[in-house]
Amino acid sequence: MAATGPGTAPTADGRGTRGTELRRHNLSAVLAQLHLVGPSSRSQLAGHTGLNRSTIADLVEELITLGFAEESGVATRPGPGRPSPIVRACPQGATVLAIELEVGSFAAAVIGLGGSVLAERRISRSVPASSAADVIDEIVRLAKPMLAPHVGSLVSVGAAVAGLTRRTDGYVHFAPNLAWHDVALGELLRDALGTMVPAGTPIEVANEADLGALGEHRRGAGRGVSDLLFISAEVGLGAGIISRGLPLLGTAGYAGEAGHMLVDPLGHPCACGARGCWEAEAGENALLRRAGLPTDVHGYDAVGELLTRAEQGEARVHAALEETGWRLGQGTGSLVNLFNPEVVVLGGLYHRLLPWLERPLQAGLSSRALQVALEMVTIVPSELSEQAPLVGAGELAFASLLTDPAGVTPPVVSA
Amino acid sequence: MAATGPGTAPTADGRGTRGTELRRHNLSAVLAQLHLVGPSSRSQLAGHTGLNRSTIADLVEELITLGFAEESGVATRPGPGRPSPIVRACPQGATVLAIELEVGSFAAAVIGLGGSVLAERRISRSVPASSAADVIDEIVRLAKPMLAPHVGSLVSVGAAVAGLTRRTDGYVHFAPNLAWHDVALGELLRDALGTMVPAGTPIEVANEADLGALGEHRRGAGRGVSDLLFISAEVGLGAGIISRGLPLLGTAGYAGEAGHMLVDPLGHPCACGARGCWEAEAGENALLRRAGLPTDVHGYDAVGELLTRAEQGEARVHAALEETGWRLGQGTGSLVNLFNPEVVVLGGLYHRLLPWLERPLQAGLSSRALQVALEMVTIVPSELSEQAPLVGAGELAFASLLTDPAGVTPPVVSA
DNA sequence: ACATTTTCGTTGTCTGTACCTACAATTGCC
DNA sequence: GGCAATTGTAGGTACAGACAACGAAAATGT
Repeated sequence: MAATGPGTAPTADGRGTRGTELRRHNLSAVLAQLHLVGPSSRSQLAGHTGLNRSTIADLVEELITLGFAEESGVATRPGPGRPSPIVRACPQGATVLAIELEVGSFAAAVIGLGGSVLAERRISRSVPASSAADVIDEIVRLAKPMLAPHVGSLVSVGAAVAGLTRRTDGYVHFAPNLAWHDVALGELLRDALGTMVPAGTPIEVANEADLGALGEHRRGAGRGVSDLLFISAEVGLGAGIISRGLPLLGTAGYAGEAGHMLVDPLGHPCACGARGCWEAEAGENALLRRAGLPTDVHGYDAVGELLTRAEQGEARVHAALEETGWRLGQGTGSLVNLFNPEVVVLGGLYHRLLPWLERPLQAGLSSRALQVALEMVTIVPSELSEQAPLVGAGELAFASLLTDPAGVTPPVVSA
Repeated sequence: MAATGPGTAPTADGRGTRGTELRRHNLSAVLAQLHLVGPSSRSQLAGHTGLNRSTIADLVEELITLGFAEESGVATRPGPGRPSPIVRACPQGATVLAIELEVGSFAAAVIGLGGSVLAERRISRSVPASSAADVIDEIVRLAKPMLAPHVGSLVSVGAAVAGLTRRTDGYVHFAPNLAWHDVALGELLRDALGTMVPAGTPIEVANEADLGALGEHRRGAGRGVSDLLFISAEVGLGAGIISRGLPLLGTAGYAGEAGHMLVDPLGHPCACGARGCWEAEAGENALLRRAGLPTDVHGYDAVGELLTRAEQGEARVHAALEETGWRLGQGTGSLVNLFNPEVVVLGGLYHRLLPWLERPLQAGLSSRALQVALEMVTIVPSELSEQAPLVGAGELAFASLLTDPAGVTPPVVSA
């Protein structure tokens, strides 16, 4: 039978490639391995990329010159042979600011090349909604002290936000649970960060679930998996999709709004204006409603209260978890049919509740997913838990550096 | 704001690239343009690929040597300047056999490089189900006389089948409407074609809707669109998805089974065993049922009867079309939320019925799709109509040649 | 303890690929 | 008819990676 090859398309874009692109691509491949896989011997780099030893030597030298890598120590391998020096990403060589704006909490972190978290702060808030300006003020206050030591190496800013976000310019169209409408978050962040970041620093904003998927794909439960689904609820319900190892974005980056697929024409009203959305049947509100808890108090505490009652054996809460898990499984089954993923990662709310949801979820999933697709999918909890979107925001910010290591202005080495 | 670049991932695979890959890629880019865009002047090739004039000259020369292209005539352009010779794909330089196996009809075609249909036959059948062996016998009998004149240039075989198909080896897991279970279609086709095709000819089998999407993307309503959805029903309902210009396959190629997403927990039973699948609410059976027509007679004629009655003004049929269009629109809305496509192409049954479905479809779509996603999507009828899967099968078969023109064994030039 | 084996970095050379420059060819316009 | 614009052609150049040969470093075996 035919080797299906890398896909069923010729070149996707039809553009030609010039010689210097080759260098960029290979430099990218090496830096990506250092960043994602971790410290590697030069021999391992050669093996993984398929490039010649001499080429690897040359590429590594360039990365060291750029300040993105360093050699230290040698690999201890079993068996005979000359040891190969270990190359590692230089965390101080390039850093990014990762930001997360959820309904219940904000977080910011400075992440170094290689994925090391150099600084991090997270704050919860009880007020369910604030103006975008206030939120940005708060997050910038949070970030300021962390940023100061790394301002010389900062290459980019990435932000995860719980709302419909246009990738091209970080415009948040609608974030029902933050009560935001038409917020130019990218611009506002740039203004608020002002001189705290070097002029011209890219600021990338994307949806929370999309970045959760990215985070789990790169550094969590989805490592090495090329087709995965990340399903997460906080107040809203969203999915992030990785296909062929790349995020599924759609035309403008709005893809993955699984929370608003129809699952029940007679279902409950949803914040989006429609009725019977998956979010309205399997999301936090639905769970709290079924459990008889107030639905106007969102977030971590409300779920904590629910968990307490569940552990106390309250029947109504058990039934609510059962029903919600079933609905979650049914919707997941629909998505499994649509995407045929290898792994489904459950994050956010579902990660916390998984012990209670797992059985009905599997039942709902089995009732819906086609046998063949079901057989090859694994449902796993998030490994990064509530950090997933933040990690993803960091990866988003690092993306341009990784695709073109030499193209990004070499950061000023702080004296 | 940051240039989002080609994506948010480093290199997707992390492999390095050697110099000769560059040549393969550029050769592929040129041949792909000749095949998909059509005859082009060398100057146009240079402009489209971004490659240098001298490089294009070299690549074109190689393609001519390989027998895949020819130069003839010159471009007549307005304005001054030396005219540029026209390069065109050589239809006889490489050919494929495209096969389509639907519930109501079979088709086979020999397609030449550039997309010209060199021979084609289609037959309808009334018997709704036959054994796989019988069907394959029939299709091979159909293909034999067409194949003979082109056996020397045949590089691949592609087949579209209305069922759950594993891409890697063309194994049809389940084709409810053909009444097939576990049919190794790829192998059976190879055996049945026997010496009619050169030994070692790749045989690729894929799902009908996936190939419909491919066909429309390459040569139909989705030309130049990088994110599109193809939704089609014959007896079953399926979707084909193109994302970033590439087919969305999932782990094993089962992706796109939109017909079996849940749309109504109280809905009708579906052939897959579940209840309330989109297919069971918006597919052919649902439409016939609502119209009061027998649901055991499938295919072209049943729909013809329905159309006749609709044109005669039968109220029940109108109501059935209204309800089905609404359901179709609702499901499409869910998919628009999930994929954020630029274009949705309606094929198969829906293409025929579109005049009757359009209004309720738009209503259902608007009721469900998020405003931002809705604003940027266009719903269009299939341009290839019932030929879409056949065209897609041809494109599937050409894919490996297009990705590596020099790697495919140069076909024997028949004397 | 020493030779052997294995692995790996280094160096210099070679090949493949695309680009660049200069020039010739062809056309349209004045 | 001359000039400008566009493009093909030919030869030289630049660049990147492969390859082969060599030496270095460590484990293994006697």
